[in-house]
Amino acid sequence: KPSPPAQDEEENENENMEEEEEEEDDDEGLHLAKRSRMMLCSEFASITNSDEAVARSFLAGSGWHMQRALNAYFEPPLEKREEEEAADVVPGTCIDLTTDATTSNASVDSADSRQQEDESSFSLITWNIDGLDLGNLKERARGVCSYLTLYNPDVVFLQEVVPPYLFLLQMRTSSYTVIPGNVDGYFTAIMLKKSRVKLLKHEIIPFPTTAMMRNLLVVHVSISGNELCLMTSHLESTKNSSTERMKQLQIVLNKIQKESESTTVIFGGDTNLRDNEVKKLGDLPKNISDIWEFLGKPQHCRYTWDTHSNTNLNAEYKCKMRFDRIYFRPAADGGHIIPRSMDLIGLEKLDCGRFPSDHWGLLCNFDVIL
Amino acid sequence: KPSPPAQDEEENENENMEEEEEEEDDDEGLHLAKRSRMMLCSEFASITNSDEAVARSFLAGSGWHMQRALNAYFEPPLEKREEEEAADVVPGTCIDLTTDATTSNASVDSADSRQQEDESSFSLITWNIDGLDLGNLKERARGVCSYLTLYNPDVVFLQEVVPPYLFLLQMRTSSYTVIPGNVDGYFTAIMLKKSRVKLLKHEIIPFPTTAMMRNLLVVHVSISGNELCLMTSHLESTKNSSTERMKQLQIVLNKIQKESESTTVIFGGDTNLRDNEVKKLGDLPKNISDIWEFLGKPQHCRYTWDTHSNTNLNAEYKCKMRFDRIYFRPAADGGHIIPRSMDLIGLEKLDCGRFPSDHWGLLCNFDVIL
DNA sequence: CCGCACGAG
DNA sequence: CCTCGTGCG
Ligand SMILES: [Mg+2]
Ligand SMILES: [Mg+2]
Repeated sequence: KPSPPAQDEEENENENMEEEEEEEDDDEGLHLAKRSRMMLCSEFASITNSDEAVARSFLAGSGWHMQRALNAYFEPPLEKREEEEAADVVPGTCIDLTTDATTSNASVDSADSRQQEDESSFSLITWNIDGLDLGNLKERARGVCSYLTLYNPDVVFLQEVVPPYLFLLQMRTSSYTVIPGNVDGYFTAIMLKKSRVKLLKHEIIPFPTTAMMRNLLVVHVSISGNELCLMTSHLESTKNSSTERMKQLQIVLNKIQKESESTTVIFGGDTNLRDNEVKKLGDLPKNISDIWEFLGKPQHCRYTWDTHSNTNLNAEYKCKMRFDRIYFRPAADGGHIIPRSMDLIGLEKLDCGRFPSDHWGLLCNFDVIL
Repeated sequence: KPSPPAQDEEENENENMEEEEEEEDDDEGLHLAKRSRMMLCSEFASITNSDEAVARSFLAGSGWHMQRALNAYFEPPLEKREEEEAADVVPGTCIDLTTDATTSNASVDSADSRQQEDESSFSLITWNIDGLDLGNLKERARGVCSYLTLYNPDVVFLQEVVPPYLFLLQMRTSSYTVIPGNVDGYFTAIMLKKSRVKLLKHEIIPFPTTAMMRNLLVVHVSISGNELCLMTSHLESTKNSSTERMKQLQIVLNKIQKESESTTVIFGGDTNLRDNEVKKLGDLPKNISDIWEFLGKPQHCRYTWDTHSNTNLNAEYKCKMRFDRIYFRPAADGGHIIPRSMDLIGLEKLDCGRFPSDHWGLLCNFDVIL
């Protein structure tokens, strides 16, 4: 049931509070402060049944006061507002965000981007929507929904979804079946367009050593007569977790290889991968391709996380990474589904002056050979 | 002319001084403090003609007060003591440390370790003697000299020698010719047993981008009629300097390959290498072998730096690394000089309760085919 | 959710 | 001269 604490000005206030506390301590104040942060995180994680990353996020956002952090976690303001708003609409009604007066989509040119509803192509979006950043989260979620309506993809992979965000998604995109990868904390979700994608079964593969509650979400579907296995994940974050992330990637690759040869497998998500990590694992198996590489490494959609173009993090440093990736394992008889193009989405600022997420989304189109 | 500031209790005092200063600063005190440390290091290094690592060591040990750090640098207590002591002995006299009453060598069993003085073998020691740690440095240096007397190697490679240590070496081991790799700061040295090794020429190869004043010291010698090229270095320290270290290793390997085919080349030293760094450079050329690997990776002499067995650093953490390595390139006609055995030395605590260095030394024996 | 510098253990 | 956590830009 969490949604993280507000950012911006509050961070400075938190720092001040922290310093005040430390000044009250004796010589070893710094030691104690550092140790107690770890202790607080453990305690918070066990109370909320969440993980280190969530605990740190809420505690840091509450000046490392346990009670304030717990209040923030168990009383998420976004969810409340969404619930109130939901009470005003007829349950089950599909709200089209493109007609929502509160949504800014004027700057998005929808004339030539809307996908054809034909059987000869298939489209997929993967997007880490940064649900852990509470700032303008509702407006940002509406922005994401606008892009979904605009591009009308057959399948959507989301990462860093939090419960209130999931609730909003389910309210506003009822033409999709939403399969979440977990019930609390933050998690992934797969959205399947009801009119075209038939869900056969789904499974959740745990990452046994994750410190961040990450897992692999798998759905088996059929679409236009093709059998597909779709997978998403949010692999362990940060450079320091390289070893754990590589273990997780190996689990993903093993799972892909275990799928029936008659099935096309598509994995997409926020991999947090660095190229050298893939190389250390001996590169991808021959039959699995990184679609961005398969398409000739198109530069326009290389970096999916870029603090230069994307100001959501207010970062003074400049850094860009290709964190979000899509892998493709063709069915053994080959040729039924072929990657055709890839583009970044979410590049427009919303009315609040922020982007929908600190990640760009990836839109990928495939040709379907009938 | 340096020797670093005292460790232990003084470090805590320094922390206190530092905190006082920062409390006097305004909001940006921490920013200024961090920037000024870099500036202070640059200034210190340029005044003393030393490098960043030495500058940081002295400045941190003097509470980041420039004048105190410069005083500590230019008035090393060890050197003074050594000079006074040297005045009591007849210049040029060889002092045999094994008969020195102040030296603890009772625990070293010299019965079966003393090398045969024959033409059919050749022995070499490489050892980072940690001259940057001033604590008990004189006693530790005597300990090193005891080991040299005990094993009586034909060649010695030393790293982290500081001027007063060099002075002591020259006083106490006059049966060796000592060729230092630099004149100030800390540096490598090659010692050649006068009775057996004839120095032909020596050269110093700079590492153009080192931030730690590192270089490659090369001597050409003849020994029992064999032409040898001997090289030592102390490659850039710390995991973070991996890139620079790999550049330096490449320079070393290039230099080895450029030597005449009729010459046997032996490189030894504190490489600070991680195995994956060697692999990244495409492993060693086929004709160059890592002697430890050549001998079948004997586990008893694998780790030359080990904070579990070696307590000199007072480190609570446990970590062991194979930093010190010996490479061997046979002469083209082959078979004249063959590595036979390798052992760790310096494993005994001295009277002060510390080891001669935080590194173990490596003793390597070769068969000489006449 | 970057890279670097720093201090603690 | 290790690893980790932290704070900064
Ligand atoms: Mg994120
Ligand atoms: Mg050292």
